[in-house]
Amino acid sequence: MNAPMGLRERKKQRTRETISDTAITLFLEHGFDQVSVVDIAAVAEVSKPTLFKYFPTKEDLVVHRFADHQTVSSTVVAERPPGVSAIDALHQHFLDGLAARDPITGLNDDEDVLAFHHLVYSTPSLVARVSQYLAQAEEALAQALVDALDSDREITAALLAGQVIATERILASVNWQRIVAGRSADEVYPEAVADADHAYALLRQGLAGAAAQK
Amino acid sequence: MNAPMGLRERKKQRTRETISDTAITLFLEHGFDQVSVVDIAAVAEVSKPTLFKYFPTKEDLVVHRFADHQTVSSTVVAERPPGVSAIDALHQHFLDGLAARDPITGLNDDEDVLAFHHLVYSTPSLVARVSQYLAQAEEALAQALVDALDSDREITAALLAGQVIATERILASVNWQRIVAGRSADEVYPEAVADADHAYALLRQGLAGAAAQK
DNA sequence: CAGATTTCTTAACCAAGTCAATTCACAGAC
DNA sequence: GTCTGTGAATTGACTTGGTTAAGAAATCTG
Repeated sequence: MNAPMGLRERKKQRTRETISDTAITLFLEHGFDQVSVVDIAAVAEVSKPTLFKYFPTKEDLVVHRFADHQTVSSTVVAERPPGVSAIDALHQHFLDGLAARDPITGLNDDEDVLAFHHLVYSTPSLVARVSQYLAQAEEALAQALVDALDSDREITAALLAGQVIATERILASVNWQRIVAGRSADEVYPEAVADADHAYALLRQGLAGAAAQK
Repeated sequence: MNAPMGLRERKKQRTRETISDTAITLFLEHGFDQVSVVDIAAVAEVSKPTLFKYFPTKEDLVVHRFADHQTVSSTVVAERPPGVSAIDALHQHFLDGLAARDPITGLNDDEDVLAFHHLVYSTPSLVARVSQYLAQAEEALAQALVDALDSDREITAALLAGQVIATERILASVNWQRIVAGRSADEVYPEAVADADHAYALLRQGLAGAAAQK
Protein backbone atom coordinates (compact mmCIF):
# COMPACT_ATOMS: atom_id res chain seq x y z
CA MET A 1 0.00 0.00 0.00
CA ASN A 2 2.08 2.84 -1.32
CA ALA A 3 1.17 6.42 -0.69
CA PRO A 4 -0.63 7.83 -3.69
CA MET A 5 2.09 9.92 -5.28
CA GLY A 6 3.05 10.33 -8.88
CA LEU A 7 6.43 9.87 -10.44
CA ARG A 8 7.24 13.50 -9.71
CA GLU A 9 6.74 13.11 -5.98
CA ARG A 10 8.70 9.90 -5.84
CA LYS A 11 11.57 11.46 -7.72
CA LYS A 12 11.67 14.40 -5.34
CA GLN A 13 11.76 12.05 -2.38
CA ARG A 14 14.57 10.05 -3.95
CA THR A 15 16.55 13.16 -4.86
CA ARG A 16 16.25 14.40 -1.32
CA GLU A 17 17.55 11.14 0.10
CA THR A 18 20.35 10.95 -2.42
CA ILE A 19 21.53 14.43 -1.53
CA SER A 20 21.42 13.83 2.21
CA ASP A 21 23.06 10.40 2.03
CA THR A 22 25.76 11.70 -0.26
CA ALA A 23 26.42 14.60 2.08
CA ILE A 24 26.59 12.50 5.23
CA THR A 25 28.84 9.94 3.57
CA LEU A 26 31.24 12.66 2.46
CA PHE A 27 31.12 14.41 5.83
CA LEU A 28 31.88 11.15 7.67
CA GLU A 29 34.77 10.52 5.31
CA HIS A 30 36.43 13.93 5.27
CA GLY A 31 34.79 16.06 7.97
CA PHE A 32 32.03 18.65 7.78
CA ASP A 33 34.26 21.65 7.11
CA GLN A 34 36.42 19.86 4.57
CA VAL A 35 33.50 19.17 2.23
CA SER A 36 31.90 22.04 0.32
CA VAL A 37 28.33 22.07 -0.87
CA VAL A 38 29.49 22.13 -4.48
CA ASP A 39 31.36 18.89 -3.82
CA ILE A 40 28.16 17.36 -2.49
CA ALA A 41 26.09 18.69 -5.36
CA ALA A 42 28.59 17.29 -7.86
CA VAL A 43 28.61 13.80 -6.34
CA ALA A 44 24.83 13.80 -5.93
CA GLU A 45 24.53 15.03 -9.51
CA VAL A 46 22.39 18.05 -8.82
CA SER A 47 23.08 21.77 -9.05
CA LYS A 48 23.84 23.94 -6.06
CA PRO A 49 20.51 25.83 -6.12
CA THR A 50 18.68 22.51 -6.26
CA LEU A 51 20.55 21.30 -3.21
CA PHE A 52 19.53 24.43 -1.34
CA LYS A 53 15.94 23.96 -2.40
CA TYR A 54 15.87 20.66 -0.57
CA PHE A 55 17.92 21.75 2.45
CA PRO A 56 17.97 25.38 3.54
CA THR A 57 21.50 25.24 4.98
CA LYS A 58 24.54 23.01 4.83
CA GLU A 59 23.88 22.02 8.44
CA ASP A 60 20.40 20.78 7.61
CA LEU A 61 21.90 18.17 5.32
CA VAL A 62 22.88 16.43 8.53
CA VAL A 63 20.53 17.49 11.28
CA HIS A 64 17.23 17.24 9.40
CA ARG A 65 17.20 13.79 11.00
CA PHE A 66 16.51 15.48 14.32
CA ALA A 67 13.51 17.33 12.94
CA ASP A 68 10.97 14.75 14.11
CA HIS A 69 12.14 14.92 17.70
CA GLN A 70 10.97 18.51 18.01
CA THR A 71 7.48 17.44 18.96
CA VAL A 72 8.06 14.09 20.62
CA SER A 73 8.07 15.30 24.21
CA SER A 74 5.05 17.52 23.78
CA THR A 75 3.18 14.68 22.09
CA VAL A 76 4.06 12.32 24.91
CA VAL A 77 2.49 14.74 27.36
CA ALA A 78 -0.53 15.59 25.25
CA GLU A 79 -1.38 11.98 24.42
CA ARG A 80 -0.54 10.29 27.71
CA PRO A 81 -3.10 7.81 29.03
CA PRO A 82 -5.62 9.22 31.51
CA GLY A 83 -4.51 9.02 35.13
CA VAL A 84 -0.83 9.36 34.26
CA SER A 85 0.93 12.56 35.25
CA ALA A 86 2.92 14.51 32.68
CA ILE A 87 6.19 13.89 34.47
CA ASP A 88 5.50 10.18 34.76
CA ALA A 89 4.71 9.97 31.07
CA LEU A 90 7.95 11.73 30.16
CA HIS A 91 9.92 9.56 32.57
CA GLN A 92 8.44 6.38 31.18
CA HIS A 93 8.99 7.50 27.62
CA PHE A 94 12.67 8.08 28.29
CA LEU A 95 12.98 4.66 29.91
CA ASP A 96 11.32 3.13 26.87
CA GLY A 97 13.86 4.95 24.71
CA LEU A 98 16.70 3.45 26.74
CA ALA A 99 15.22 -0.03 26.48
CA ALA A 100 14.85 0.35 22.73
CA ARG A 101 18.38 1.77 22.44
CA ASP A 102 16.96 4.89 20.79
CA PRO A 103 19.96 6.91 19.58
CA ILE A 104 18.41 10.04 21.04
CA THR A 105 19.07 8.65 24.53
CA GLY A 106 22.76 8.26 23.79
CA LEU A 107 22.52 4.56 24.63
CA ASN A 108 23.40 3.01 21.28
CA ASP A 109 26.69 1.41 20.34
CA ASP A 110 25.98 0.81 16.66
CA GLU A 111 29.00 1.79 14.63
CA ASP A 112 27.11 4.02 12.22
CA VAL A 113 25.17 5.72 14.99
CA LEU A 114 28.40 6.40 16.85
CA ALA A 115 30.03 7.87 13.78
CA PHE A 116 27.02 10.06 13.11
CA HIS A 117 26.92 11.24 16.70
CA HIS A 118 30.60 12.04 16.61
CA LEU A 119 30.18 14.00 13.40
CA VAL A 120 27.43 16.11 14.93
CA TYR A 121 28.97 16.74 18.32
CA SER A 122 32.45 17.49 17.04
CA THR A 123 31.22 20.16 14.65
CA PRO A 124 30.26 23.44 16.38
CA SER A 125 27.86 24.62 13.72
CA LEU A 126 26.00 21.31 13.85
CA VAL A 127 25.80 21.45 17.62
CA ALA A 128 24.36 24.94 17.32
CA ARG A 129 21.70 23.71 14.91
CA VAL A 130 20.77 20.82 17.17
CA SER A 131 20.31 23.16 20.10
CA GLN A 132 17.91 25.17 17.97
CA TYR A 133 15.83 22.04 17.59
CA LEU A 134 15.99 21.53 21.35
CA ALA A 135 14.75 25.07 21.88
CA GLN A 136 11.76 24.36 19.68
CA ALA A 137 11.13 21.10 21.51
CA GLU A 138 11.19 23.02 24.77
CA GLU A 139 8.70 25.55 23.52
CA ALA A 140 6.32 22.85 22.32
CA LEU A 141 6.64 20.99 25.60
CA ALA A 142 5.94 24.13 27.58
CA GLN A 143 2.75 24.57 25.60
CA ALA A 144 1.67 20.99 26.26
CA LEU A 145 2.46 21.34 29.95
CA VAL A 146 0.27 24.39 30.36
CA ASP A 147 -2.70 22.08 29.89
CA ALA A 148 -1.20 19.18 31.80
CA LEU A 149 -0.17 20.98 34.95
CA ASP A 150 -2.69 21.97 37.53
CA SER A 151 -0.75 25.01 38.59
CA ASP A 152 -1.96 28.50 39.24
CA ARG A 153 1.28 29.80 37.76
CA GLU A 154 1.70 29.52 34.02
CA ILE A 155 5.41 30.01 34.41
CA THR A 156 5.68 26.59 36.04
CA ALA A 157 5.05 24.94 32.69
CA ALA A 158 7.84 26.89 31.02
CA LEU A 159 10.24 26.18 33.87
CA LEU A 160 9.47 22.48 33.93
CA ALA A 161 9.78 22.24 30.15
CA GLY A 162 13.21 23.85 30.31
CA GLN A 163 14.28 21.50 33.06
CA VAL A 164 12.99 18.37 31.30
CA ILE A 165 14.72 19.18 28.03
CA ALA A 166 17.96 20.02 29.86
CA THR A 167 17.69 16.82 31.86
CA GLU A 168 17.22 14.55 28.87
CA ARG A 169 20.01 16.29 27.00
CA ILE A 170 22.39 15.71 29.89
CA LEU A 171 21.30 12.12 30.40
CA ALA A 172 21.93 11.42 26.73
CA SER A 173 25.30 13.13 26.92
CA VAL A 174 26.39 11.01 29.89
CA ASN A 175 25.30 7.80 28.19
CA TRP A 176 27.03 8.82 25.04
CA GLN A 177 30.27 9.48 26.93
CA ARG A 178 30.18 5.99 28.41
CA ILE A 179 29.63 4.43 25.00
CA VAL A 180 32.48 6.46 23.53
CA ALA A 181 34.69 5.16 26.34
CA GLY A 182 34.31 1.77 24.72
CA ARG A 183 31.57 0.17 26.75
CA SER A 184 28.61 -1.63 25.21
CA ALA A 185 25.05 -0.38 25.39
CA ASP A 186 23.95 -3.53 27.17
CA GLU A 187 26.63 -3.08 29.79
CA VAL A 188 25.75 0.58 30.39
CA TYR A 189 22.00 0.05 30.36
CA PRO A 190 21.49 -0.48 34.12
CA GLU A 191 23.43 2.67 34.98
CA ALA A 192 21.50 4.60 32.35
CA VAL A 193 18.22 3.54 33.91
CA ALA A 194 19.46 4.44 37.38
CA ASP A 195 20.59 7.86 36.16
CA ALA A 196 17.26 8.49 34.49
CA ASP A 197 15.38 7.54 37.64
CA HIS A 198 17.69 9.75 39.67
CA ALA A 199 17.23 12.67 37.29
CA TYR A 200 13.46 12.40 37.26
CA ALA A 201 13.47 12.14 41.05
CA LEU A 202 15.34 15.43 41.00
CA LEU A 203 12.54 16.93 38.94
CA ARG A 204 9.85 15.53 41.21
CA GLN A 205 11.36 16.10 44.62
CA GLY A 206 14.05 18.61 43.82
CA LEU A 207 17.32 18.90 45.62
CA ALA A 208 15.49 18.21 48.88
CA GLY A 209 15.33 14.54 48.10
CA ALA A 210 18.47 14.13 46.06
CA ALA A 211 21.54 15.72 47.51
CA ALA A 212 22.65 17.14 50.79
CA GLN A 213 24.63 20.30 50.32
CA LYS A 214 27.87 21.41 51.83
CA MET B 1 44.93 54.79 38.80
CA ASN B 2 45.07 53.82 35.16
CA ALA B 3 46.22 50.42 34.07
CA PRO B 4 49.81 50.65 32.88
CA MET B 5 49.38 50.38 29.13
CA GLY B 6 51.19 52.09 26.32
CA LEU B 7 49.75 54.02 23.43
CA ARG B 8 49.40 50.81 21.43
CA GLU B 9 47.20 49.13 24.00
CA ARG B 10 45.04 52.19 24.45
CA LYS B 11 44.57 52.54 20.72
CA LYS B 12 43.57 48.90 20.38
CA GLN B 13 41.03 49.32 23.14
CA ARG B 14 39.62 52.42 21.46
CA THR B 15 39.49 50.79 18.03
CA ARG B 16 37.66 47.82 19.46
CA GLU B 17 35.05 50.03 21.07
CA THR B 18 34.68 52.14 17.97
CA ILE B 19 34.04 49.08 15.83
CA SER B 20 31.52 47.56 18.21
CA ASP B 21 29.69 50.84 18.84
CA THR B 22 29.53 51.58 15.14
CA ALA B 23 28.19 48.12 14.42
CA ILE B 24 25.52 48.19 17.10
CA THR B 25 24.42 51.66 16.09
CA LEU B 26 24.04 50.58 12.49
CA PHE B 27 22.31 47.34 13.46
CA LEU B 28 19.82 49.19 15.64
CA GLU B 29 19.15 51.60 12.81
CA HIS B 30 18.76 49.19 9.90
CA GLY B 31 18.66 45.66 11.32
CA PHE B 32 21.37 43.03 11.66
CA ASP B 33 20.89 41.46 8.24
CA GLN B 34 20.60 44.75 6.42
CA VAL B 35 24.07 45.91 7.44
CA SER B 36 27.12 44.23 5.95
CA VAL B 37 30.49 44.01 7.65
CA VAL B 38 32.04 46.14 4.92
CA ASP B 39 29.54 48.85 5.76
CA ILE B 40 30.60 48.68 9.37
CA ALA B 41 34.28 48.64 8.51
CA ALA B 42 33.81 51.67 6.27
CA VAL B 43 31.99 53.73 8.90
CA ALA B 44 34.42 52.66 11.62
CA GLU B 45 37.28 53.53 9.27
CA VAL B 46 39.09 50.23 9.44
CA SER B 47 39.64 47.48 6.90
CA LYS B 48 37.62 44.30 6.86
CA PRO B 49 40.47 42.03 8.05
CA THR B 50 41.08 44.40 10.95
CA LEU B 51 37.46 44.16 11.96
CA PHE B 52 37.69 40.38 11.97
CA LYS B 53 40.86 40.52 14.03
CA TYR B 54 38.92 42.25 16.78
CA PHE B 55 35.74 40.20 16.46
CA PRO B 56 35.82 36.66 15.09
CA THR B 57 32.31 36.80 13.60
CA LYS B 58 29.70 39.37 12.71
CA GLU B 59 27.56 38.11 15.59
CA ASP B 60 30.32 38.79 18.09
CA LEU B 61 30.15 42.47 17.26
CA VAL B 62 26.95 42.40 19.26
CA VAL B 63 27.08 39.55 21.72
CA HIS B 64 30.62 40.03 23.02
CA ARG B 65 28.82 41.97 25.72
CA PHE B 66 27.54 38.66 27.06
CA ALA B 67 31.03 37.22 27.32
CA ASP B 68 31.51 38.13 30.97
CA HIS B 69 28.37 36.32 32.03
CA GLN B 70 29.82 32.98 31.06
CA THR B 71 31.49 32.56 34.42
CA VAL B 72 29.21 34.54 36.72
CA SER B 73 27.11 31.63 37.99
CA SER B 74 30.08 29.36 38.55
CA THR B 75 31.89 32.15 40.39
CA VAL B 76 28.86 32.78 42.58
CA VAL B 77 28.93 29.14 43.63
CA ALA B 78 32.69 28.88 44.03
CA GLU B 79 33.01 32.07 46.05
CA ARG B 80 29.89 31.89 48.18
CA PRO B 81 30.33 32.63 51.89
CA PRO B 82 30.81 29.59 54.12
CA GLY B 83 27.61 28.07 55.44
CA VAL B 84 25.59 29.11 52.38
CA SER B 85 24.40 26.37 50.06
CA ALA B 86 25.09 26.60 46.32
CA ILE B 87 21.42 26.89 45.47
CA ASP B 88 20.88 29.62 48.06
CA ALA B 89 23.82 31.56 46.71
CA LEU B 90 22.47 31.35 43.15
CA HIS B 91 18.99 32.28 44.29
CA GLN B 92 20.26 35.30 46.23
CA HIS B 93 22.44 36.39 43.34
CA PHE B 94 19.48 36.39 40.99
CA LEU B 95 17.41 38.39 43.48
CA ASP B 96 20.28 40.88 43.74
CA GLY B 97 20.26 41.13 39.96
CA LEU B 98 16.54 41.92 39.99
CA ALA B 99 16.97 44.57 42.67
CA ALA B 100 19.80 46.15 40.68
CA ARG B 101 17.77 45.94 37.47
CA ASP B 102 20.58 43.97 35.85
CA PRO B 103 19.67 43.63 32.16
CA ILE B 104 20.54 39.94 32.29
CA THR B 105 17.47 39.38 34.48
CA GLY B 106 15.22 40.92 31.85
CA LEU B 107 14.01 43.44 34.43
CA ASN B 108 15.21 46.67 32.87
CA ASP B 109 13.08 49.21 31.07
CA ASP B 110 15.85 51.50 29.87
CA GLU B 111 15.21 52.47 26.28
CA ASP B 112 18.66 51.49 25.03
CA VAL B 113 18.63 48.20 26.88
CA LEU B 114 15.24 47.38 25.40
CA ALA B 115 16.39 48.20 21.92
CA PHE B 116 19.51 46.10 22.34
CA HIS B 117 17.50 43.21 23.72
CA HIS B 118 15.10 43.42 20.83
CA LEU B 119 17.95 43.43 18.34
CA VAL B 120 19.41 40.27 19.85
CA TYR B 121 16.22 38.29 20.32
CA SER B 122 14.72 39.14 16.96
CA THR B 123 17.79 37.96 15.07
CA PRO B 124 18.09 34.16 14.90
CA SER B 125 21.84 34.07 14.42
CA LEU B 126 22.34 36.29 17.47
CA VAL B 127 20.04 34.12 19.55
CA ALA B 128 22.08 31.11 18.49
CA ARG B 129 25.28 32.81 19.58
CA VAL B 130 23.82 33.74 22.94
CA SER B 131 22.76 30.17 23.58
CA GLN B 132 26.35 29.13 22.94
CA TYR B 133 27.38 31.43 25.77
CA LEU B 134 24.70 29.87 27.95
CA ALA B 135 26.05 26.42 27.18
CA GLN B 136 29.48 27.49 28.32
CA ALA B 137 28.00 29.02 31.46
CA GLU B 138 26.25 25.74 32.13
CA GLU B 139 29.44 23.77 31.76
CA ALA B 140 31.33 26.08 34.10
CA LEU B 141 28.52 25.93 36.64
CA ALA B 142 28.45 22.14 36.49
CA GLN B 143 32.14 22.12 37.30
CA ALA B 144 31.68 24.44 40.26
CA LEU B 145 28.76 22.37 41.53
CA VAL B 146 30.77 19.16 41.57
CA ASP B 147 32.69 20.64 44.49
CA ALA B 148 29.71 22.32 46.08
CA LEU B 149 27.31 19.41 46.13
CA ASP B 150 27.67 16.64 48.65
CA SER B 151 26.25 14.03 46.33
CA ASP B 152 27.51 10.58 45.61
CA ARG B 153 26.40 11.05 41.99
CA GLU B 154 28.49 13.35 39.87
CA ILE B 155 25.67 13.59 37.38
CA THR B 156 23.64 15.57 39.89
CA ALA B 157 25.92 18.56 39.39
CA ALA B 158 25.45 18.50 35.62
CA LEU B 159 21.69 18.10 35.96
CA LEU B 160 21.38 20.91 38.45
CA ALA B 161 23.57 23.19 36.36
CA GLY B 162 21.37 22.58 33.35
CA GLN B 163 18.25 23.27 35.37
CA VAL B 164 19.62 26.45 36.92
CA ILE B 165 20.70 27.92 33.60
CA ALA B 166 17.38 27.00 32.02
CA THR B 167 15.52 28.49 34.97
CA GLU B 168 17.31 31.82 34.89
CA ARG B 169 16.92 32.03 31.12
CA ILE B 170 13.18 31.51 31.42
CA LEU B 171 12.80 33.93 34.32
CA ALA B 172 14.60 36.58 32.29
CA SER B 173 12.43 35.85 29.29
CA VAL B 174 9.23 36.24 31.29
CA ASN B 175 10.39 39.52 32.81
CA TRP B 176 11.44 40.74 29.41
CA GLN B 177 8.01 39.94 27.97
CA ARG B 178 6.33 41.98 30.68
CA ILE B 179 8.59 44.95 30.03
CA VAL B 180 7.95 44.71 26.30
CA ALA B 181 4.24 44.77 27.06
CA GLY B 182 4.81 48.33 28.24
CA ARG B 183 5.07 47.93 31.99
CA SER B 184 7.80 49.56 34.05
CA ALA B 185 10.55 47.64 35.80
CA ASP B 186 9.46 49.01 39.16
CA GLU B 187 5.91 47.86 38.56
CA VAL B 188 6.98 44.35 37.53
CA TYR B 189 9.58 43.96 40.25
CA PRO B 190 7.37 42.28 42.89
CA GLU B 191 6.13 39.69 40.41
CA ALA B 192 9.67 39.06 39.24
CA VAL B 193 10.78 38.38 42.80
CA ALA B 194 7.81 36.07 43.37
CA ASP B 195 8.57 34.18 40.16
CA ALA B 196 12.21 33.81 41.10
CA ASP B 197 11.27 32.48 44.53
CA HIS B 198 8.79 30.12 42.94
CA ALA B 199 11.35 28.90 40.41
CA TYR B 200 14.02 28.28 43.01
CA ALA B 201 11.49 26.47 45.18
CA LEU B 202 10.90 24.23 42.18
CA LEU B 203 14.61 23.48 42.08
CA ARG B 204 14.75 22.80 45.80
CA GLN B 205 11.55 20.85 46.35
CA GLY B 206 10.72 19.84 42.81
CA LEU B 207 7.24 19.41 41.50
CA ALA B 208 6.27 17.81 44.80
CA GLY B 209 6.06 21.19 46.44
CA ALA B 210 5.04 23.30 43.51
CA ALA B 211 2.21 21.95 41.43
CA ALA B 212 -0.39 19.28 41.69
CA GLN B 213 -0.77 17.41 38.44
CA LYS B 214 -3.83 16.41 36.52
C1' DC C 1 67.10 59.03 15.02
C1' DA C 2 67.60 53.73 13.67
C1' DG C 3 66.04 49.16 13.91
C1' DA C 4 62.85 45.73 15.40
C1' DT C 5 58.08 44.56 15.95
C1' DT C 6 53.41 44.88 15.85
C1' DT C 7 49.45 46.36 13.49
C1' DC C 8 46.97 47.96 9.48
C1' DT C 9 45.72 48.00 4.55
C1' DT C 10 45.27 46.31 0.03
C1' DA C 11 43.83 42.94 -2.97
C1' DA C 12 42.73 38.68 -3.99
C1' DC C 13 40.46 34.58 -2.71
C1' DC C 14 37.04 30.76 -0.91
C1' DA C 15 32.59 29.05 0.46
C1' DA C 16 27.59 29.58 1.70
C1' DG C 17 23.54 31.05 0.00
C1' DT C 18 20.43 33.67 -3.47
C1' DC C 19 18.42 35.13 -7.89
C1' DA C 20 16.89 35.40 -12.83
C1' DA C 21 16.46 33.35 -17.08
C1' DT C 22 16.26 29.32 -19.56
C1' DT C 23 15.58 24.52 -20.30
C1' DC C 24 13.74 20.12 -19.13
C1' DA C 25 10.36 16.63 -17.79
C1' DC C 26 6.26 15.11 -16.08
C1' DA C 27 0.95 15.37 -16.03
C1' DG C 28 -3.36 15.64 -18.05
C1' DA C 29 -6.51 16.37 -22.20
C1' DC C 30 -7.50 15.29 -26.53
C1' DG D 1 0.64 9.18 -29.06
C1' DT D 2 0.95 14.17 -29.35
C1' DC D 3 0.24 18.77 -27.47
C1' DT D 4 0.44 21.98 -23.82
C1' DG D 5 0.86 23.98 -19.31
C1' DT D 6 3.31 23.69 -15.04
C1' DG D 7 6.63 22.64 -11.63
C1' DA D 8 11.32 21.62 -11.14
C1' DA D 9 16.35 21.63 -12.60
C1' DT D 10 20.30 23.94 -14.59
C1' DT D 11 23.32 27.63 -15.61
C1' DG D 12 25.77 31.60 -14.47
C1' DA D 13 26.30 35.47 -12.09
C1' DC D 14 26.01 37.82 -7.77
C1' DT D 15 26.26 39.11 -2.56
C1' DT D 16 28.19 38.47 1.84
C1' DG D 17 30.93 36.44 5.67
C1' DG D 18 35.40 35.22 6.53
C1' DT D 19 40.58 34.24 5.38
C1' DT D 20 45.22 34.90 3.56
C1' DA D 21 49.64 37.00 1.87
C1' DA D 22 52.53 40.90 1.02
C1' DG D 23 53.66 45.23 1.88
C1' DA D 24 53.06 49.84 4.19
C1' DA D 25 52.54 52.43 8.45
C1' DA D 26 52.84 53.23 13.12
C1' DT D 27 54.70 52.13 17.76
C1' DC D 28 58.22 50.61 20.92
C1' DT D 29 63.22 50.09 22.31
C1' DG D 30 67.67 52.00 22.53
